[in-house]
Amino acid sequence: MQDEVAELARRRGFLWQAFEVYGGAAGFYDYGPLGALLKRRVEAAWREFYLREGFYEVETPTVAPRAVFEASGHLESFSDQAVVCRQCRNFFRVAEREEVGEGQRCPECGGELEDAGEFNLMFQTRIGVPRGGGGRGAGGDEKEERRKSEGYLRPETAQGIFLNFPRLLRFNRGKLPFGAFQIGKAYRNEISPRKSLIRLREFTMAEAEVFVDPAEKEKHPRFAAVKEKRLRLVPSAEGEGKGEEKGEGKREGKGGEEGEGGRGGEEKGEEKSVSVEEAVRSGVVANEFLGYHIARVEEFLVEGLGIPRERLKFRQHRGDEMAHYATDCWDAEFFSERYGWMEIVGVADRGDYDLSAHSLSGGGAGTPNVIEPSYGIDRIVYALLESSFYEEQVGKEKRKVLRFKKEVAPVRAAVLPLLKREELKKKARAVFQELRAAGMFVEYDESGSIGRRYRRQDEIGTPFCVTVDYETLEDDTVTVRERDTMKQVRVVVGEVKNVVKLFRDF
RNA sequence: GCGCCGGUAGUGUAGCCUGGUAUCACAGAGGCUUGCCAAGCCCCUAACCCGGGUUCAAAUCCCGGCCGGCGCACCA
Repeated sequence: MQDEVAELARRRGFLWQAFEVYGGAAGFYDYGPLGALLKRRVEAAWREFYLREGFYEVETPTVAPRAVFEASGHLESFSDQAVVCRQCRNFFRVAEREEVGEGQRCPECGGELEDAGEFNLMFQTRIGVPRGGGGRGAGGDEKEERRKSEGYLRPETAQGIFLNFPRLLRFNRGKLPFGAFQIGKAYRNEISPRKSLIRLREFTMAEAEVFVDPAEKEKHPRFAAVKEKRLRLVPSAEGEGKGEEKGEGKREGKGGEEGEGGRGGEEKGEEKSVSVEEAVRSGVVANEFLGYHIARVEEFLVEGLGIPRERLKFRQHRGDEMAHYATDCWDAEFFSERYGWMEIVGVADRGDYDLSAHSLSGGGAGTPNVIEPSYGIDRIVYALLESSFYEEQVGKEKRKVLRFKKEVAPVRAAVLPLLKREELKKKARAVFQELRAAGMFVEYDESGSIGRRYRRQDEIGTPFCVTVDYETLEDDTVTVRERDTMKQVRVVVGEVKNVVKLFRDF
């Protein structure tokens, strides 16, 4: 069933395997013409959403010098060798210098260990040419030089914002809280990228970093706007909420525990549907800031993009699955019929981890904390494709339709002459030009029968079809056909732009 | 990364076991027809993942690679 979405996405130019002419490479996709439109619409909606929140956008490099990730903890967190136990399949990191001998035994069950390879999720590169050309046989100084020229592709967009914290604080005239966001590419050299857009090696993230005085986390100035909102929450089983002491211990304790326990919410805490206010008051969600942003995430996904509310829930990370920088984290998970529950957004409380790590407390009293809604744009695009896809019986035919919310639909409308007669084509082209001139991205299509063209537009999720017939030539009205209901209304050409409203109530 | 299975026009497939360069459908281009939901007719375009081996001959058999699916592991 879901493979049909993938098939449609390929056939209609949403999503293509990248580098196909050279045999492909796992974990990379090309967005075709419609996919790129869809993705841009998601990004645009996201940008607008956080601008309305009062945040400013920044853009920072995708490559950064080694020192950045030394400080951020990313280098340490995943550049070790790894071994896996043949018996119990437990996964262990081996400190860099230690022997990864086949002879060593599994500390859990005593089984034989096998080399699981380099565990390094960051792509390494070089920035400029190191003195000595990076050649071998370099002496101590040259080694140092080379180390300095080492660069990595960022595994998250966030670091670029943290590094600018002092400047951003000045930009905001010294006042907390404030937020900054960024949309951009991030890179992780995944061991086995799989599942369509869900695990990519290059992907687009949209991250907002909210800086707040830790003393003010309990009170969000606009909390009232979200407090009634009901959320489907799955708290982690291990005791309610706050991971206050986790921050420190995390950096060392990355031993063998890592590999245990399934992902995707197996070990469930109890799922509950509560208002944001109740969640915060009862301590299920640690503070108002976190609660506020969780609520906003849901609002964006549901009201902004049209992801069905019943296919979303928020699941809290267990201590052992949290990133090294997080003290608390709630994932927005989307239910995929194909892949099960999957993370599409993470809302993390990063505490003061990052600003402290970079020694950028900003000079004020205490180090600000960071609340971070972090969106996986590609995963959201996948969620939209899957949840919008419907197949229905219409007469003897099956109709495939992508029911995108009209705000994200790649093509806004199609203008079609009822028949391929010159006078109709001429008028239809004029209507088409008019809509284009009005700034709507519309298509024109005169090939085949009218029914065929309607279905073609259904498949790519175009919300409206504007049809020019003989009546148009007399009174300048057209029919506007709505995608989901297939109903039509007659509209004066000049009104087509506003027709959207006519269909809102269907 | 490991194991199992797979890779044929744009898409979905037949052929593979039993070697002799390929079936069908849909889609697409053009034409005829067509007064509102994938109608019909004509014509055209279009494929054996890559490399090596066996053979007179490889889509077909063997090996390797790449990619995909599933399971395990991993997903900071």
